[in-house]
Amino acid sequence: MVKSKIKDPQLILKRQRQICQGALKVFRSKGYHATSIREISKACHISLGSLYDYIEKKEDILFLVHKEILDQIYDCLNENINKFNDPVEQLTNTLKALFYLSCRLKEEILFVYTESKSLEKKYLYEVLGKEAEFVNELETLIKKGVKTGQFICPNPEVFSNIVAFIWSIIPLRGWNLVPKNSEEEIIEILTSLVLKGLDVK
Amino acid sequence: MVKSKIKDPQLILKRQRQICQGALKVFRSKGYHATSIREISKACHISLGSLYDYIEKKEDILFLVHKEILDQIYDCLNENINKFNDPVEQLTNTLKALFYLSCRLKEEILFVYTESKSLEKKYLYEVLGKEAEFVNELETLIKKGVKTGQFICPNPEVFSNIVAFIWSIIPLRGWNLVPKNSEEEIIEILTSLVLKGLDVK
Amino acid sequence: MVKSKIKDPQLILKRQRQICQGALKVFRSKGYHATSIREISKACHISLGSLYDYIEKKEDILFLVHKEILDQIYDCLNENINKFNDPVEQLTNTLKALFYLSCRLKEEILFVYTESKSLEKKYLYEVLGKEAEFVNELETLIKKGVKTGQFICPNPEVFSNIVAFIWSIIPLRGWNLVPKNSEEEIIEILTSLVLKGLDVK
Amino acid sequence: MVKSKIKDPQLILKRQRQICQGALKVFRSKGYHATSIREISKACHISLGSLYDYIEKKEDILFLVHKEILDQIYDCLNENINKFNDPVEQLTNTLKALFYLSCRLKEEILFVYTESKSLEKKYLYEVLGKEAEFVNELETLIKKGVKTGQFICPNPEVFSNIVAFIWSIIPLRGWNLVPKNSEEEIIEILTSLVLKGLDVK
DNA sequence: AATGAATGAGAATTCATTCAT
DNA sequence: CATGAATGAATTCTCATTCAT
Repeated sequence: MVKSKIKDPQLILKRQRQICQGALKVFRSKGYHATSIREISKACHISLGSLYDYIEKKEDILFLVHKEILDQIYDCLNENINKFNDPVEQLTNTLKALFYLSCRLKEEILFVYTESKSLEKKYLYEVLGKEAEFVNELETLIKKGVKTGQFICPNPEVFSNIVAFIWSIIPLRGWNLVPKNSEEEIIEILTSLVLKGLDVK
Repeated sequence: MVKSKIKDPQLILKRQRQICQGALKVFRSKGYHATSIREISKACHISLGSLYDYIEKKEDILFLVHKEILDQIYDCLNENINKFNDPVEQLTNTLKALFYLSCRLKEEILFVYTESKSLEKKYLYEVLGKEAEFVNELETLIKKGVKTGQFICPNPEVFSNIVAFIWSIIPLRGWNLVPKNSEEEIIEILTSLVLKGLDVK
Repeated sequence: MVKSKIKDPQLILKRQRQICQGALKVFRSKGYHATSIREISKACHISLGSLYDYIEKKEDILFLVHKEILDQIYDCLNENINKFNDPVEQLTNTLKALFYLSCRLKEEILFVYTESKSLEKKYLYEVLGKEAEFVNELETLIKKGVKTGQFICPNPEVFSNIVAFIWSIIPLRGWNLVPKNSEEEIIEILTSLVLKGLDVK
Repeated sequence: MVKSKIKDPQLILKRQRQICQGALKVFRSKGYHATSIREISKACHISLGSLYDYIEKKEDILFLVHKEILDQIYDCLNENINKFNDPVEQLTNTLKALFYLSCRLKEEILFVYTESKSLEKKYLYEVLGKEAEFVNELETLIKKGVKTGQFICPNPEVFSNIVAFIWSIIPLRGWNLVPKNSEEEIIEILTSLVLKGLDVK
């Protein structure tokens, strides 16, 4: 996806991961726009010239970071969604796993939310597509529960979007919540809200 | 809050509003960082030199725009929260008014979410404080409903935060929802979710 | 032709002439590509930032310099071509005036020849168009002499091009000629060659 | 002339020719300055590292290309100048051969004219010396014709320079000529002009 | 109060050249 | 001999801010 002048594909992967990690470190504190390529170069211990052997332009780094973060999220979803067979257990378990992840990746998820608008179209579509997939998996799960009669949900498409959105509350609004409430407590309340929304007894 | 070299306070207000409106126009399409002061100057029809008579630095404009948007939101809240006496009616009515507002101010609210991180501390605290007030009003309302026994809610503080967050779903994730579902339908589902979360029959 | 951010058109003209002169000074010794914008900025005593208020990109300077030089050449042509009525006198006088100019503008003309390839299309066409006009005026003059029977010339179009080309010999190959022969002598020989080519007795 | 790290002189020659041909291909379309070493490396199918085993710096390539082109020109001159014994035939034949060559090497000759200024002194002198030799051979030929009484020419040195210059008209100004006139016709007119200049009946 | 010309620090990006393998 | 990854100085251009009028 991101073009590189280097021939060795293994090296490309290694260095792009290195760039990602360095970039994320500085992006977290200053945001994408306020971070200069020089700072990224220092943070990932790759010289300015070499950096440009692995990317074409600054925006490529933004995309690499997005991809890295989104991959972690989808991996979490996929690892957990099929651990159980019963829809209620399946949803509860997946939600909790995702919520715990959102606590761990607070800053990363906040970053994705606030900076994805700076991606060029090509990359933005890629990212939005990935998000849509994420929502789709939740939708499929909800529909399954509706079929078994365990969920009541007149519009699973909208509802799965709402769930996906609620999932990001801790990264996006944690500053007003977490200082006074434990993350576990919040996760409990959020999970229960979703289940109530599906009329699970 | 924003320092100005001009003496006439009436003029300051007039010009700062003018700046706000011009700035918002360009911010919407290009974001804060990608917009130059020159562009803002043109968009608000105030010369570059004069602009700096009413602000000290670019960030001041970011704050002015934030304030403008937040004021509209709180005005909406305050206008609607006391139209009824019954907590359920009060909440339902307020939520719907706010949801409709969020549809009208989609881009503005998205802007506040994605750009507030660029505010300097002084301004950021001001903005976060305003948001906390917003949540507080919702919390007070929920507590009142709990007292009358109409709401069941073990942690009104967290729940009011959740409600405030859900309120912003259309600006933040509308791209995946609105093309296929009407805003009215979504608002209906969201309102019902909140009421279910409070165990309102 | 060259876009400027400055409003006062008088000032634009003044500064663009200032840029031209400074640029030419450095271009002469280092060529266009090897000269940095910073050097131009210093040579014309305009700060880097201001420079970019009067041009959009480096190439604009190249075009401005081209225009300045070409204008001098056409002014010379136009001032001299109509001083006489007899075609032979007309041609002789114009040629000599032009040759003397080519001696005065040796470096400038060399510059136009070697650097016009670096102009972007839009500008290149403008420059080539101007050159074509120059040749056209010579062609018209030759045709007039052919009509009066004073010149014999089967293909005035090609011949006028040849004359226009011969005109540039001193700037382009002077290094091998001028050290050993006086410019006057060379001009005499060149003029006589052209007249012989037209079978003028 | 151009220093190389490699010992085998045969290989040096082979590779330098390879470099020349690749370089010329890209120089033609982008010019010397705008062409990067990387592009040259790709065009001649020699890795970046190896390239620097056969040259010391970018300018060396510029010189190699110059030499390659100039050699072709002198080869043409030398092959043709002694095919006849009569000065008029000798000159006519040589001129035509050279003109046909100038049509074939349009871009190469233009390149030499516009880029030789970028050569460092050492190389520039080498190139100018070669050109002077070229002119000298023409001068000798003209002097011979003057001696036999077939040419009238008061200053053969200047005249031979003029002839050498006229020779390059098609590469340098062909854009304004060739679209409308055939190359043969132009060559005929040019040859006739030179002969008229020497008062050949 | 208003204007807009001037400034220079700093941004992203390129590229000739080196050097370890 | 050959390869190609690594380097960092230098380049063009932008832009927030100041200041003379």
